[in-house]
Amino acid sequence: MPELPEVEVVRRGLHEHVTGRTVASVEVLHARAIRRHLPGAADFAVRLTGQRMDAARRRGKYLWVDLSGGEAVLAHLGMSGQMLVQPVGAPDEKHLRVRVVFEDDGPELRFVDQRTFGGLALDELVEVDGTWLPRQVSHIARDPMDPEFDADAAVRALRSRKTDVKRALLDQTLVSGVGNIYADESLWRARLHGLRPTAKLTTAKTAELLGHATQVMLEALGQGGTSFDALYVNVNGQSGYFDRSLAVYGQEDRPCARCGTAIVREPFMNRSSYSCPRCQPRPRDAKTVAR
DNA sequence: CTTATGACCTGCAAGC
DNA sequence: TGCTTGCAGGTCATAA
Repeated sequence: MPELPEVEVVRRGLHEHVTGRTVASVEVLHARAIRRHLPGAADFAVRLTGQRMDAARRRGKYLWVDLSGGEAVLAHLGMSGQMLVQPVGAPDEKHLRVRVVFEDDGPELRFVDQRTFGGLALDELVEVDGTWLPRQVSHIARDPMDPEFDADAAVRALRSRKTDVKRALLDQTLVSGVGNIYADESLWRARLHGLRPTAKLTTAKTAELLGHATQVMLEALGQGGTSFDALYVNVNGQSGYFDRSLAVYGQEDRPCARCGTAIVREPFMNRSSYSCPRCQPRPRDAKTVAR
């Protein structure tokens, strides 16, 4: 569910609310939420307890909080994960998976996740290309908000992938942070159909597309992210409102803002792609999708 | 090595 | 009303 802007909103909230606080206790209510912490729930709770939380960081859709002991607590929100800062004693959310209580008796940190695709883990930091990252994040490419993001290198990586442009854009090892919403929005801005093969895109067009992806994510961040329902919220439970600014995602049958043609939805990898059939013509050799 | 395809979950809305 | 089907912001292991 959450893409770079939504995860960044959560990161900022965490940075504000947990930095400098020491963990008093940890409760894991659903084992699947810490499945990427291989030593298990008990180990997760014991090792996190007593640690002070420092800076909250992010790469792509992963976020983590540095711990005083030198490790980090890593989080991925998956499709439906939330990090909430809630007063002690507030009623448990239906899908509460992990609770972190602090020594200062202030608000607790809760990981809530309906679909359990997300999760938390304790991970060691490793240095990759001059940046310290949790080991589980070491394969994720820099995202466009990273000060050391190399746009030229990212364009080269995208073009070298032998696939369709939307698949490349969603590949987190080439450029991170872009998901289904912002992929469709940037393809619309670039007037490209997602099934266009990367091999036939010029360097300039690919750079333009990447620029649109960066821009649309910045705009979404300025609006607090995109949410269609209560599944995406910031640490205080509030929704962003970039959904009002979406040009194509979820806009089936509504008129294209550029040409008025009805936006179409097409199946894509067990999900959907939205595009303007006039501004973003399908490549002729694209396989027609059944159903 | 690269690339494509399901599997992993719960809940909601639409259609019959 | 109740059942079934399809769909949802993502990633990963596995297969080819």
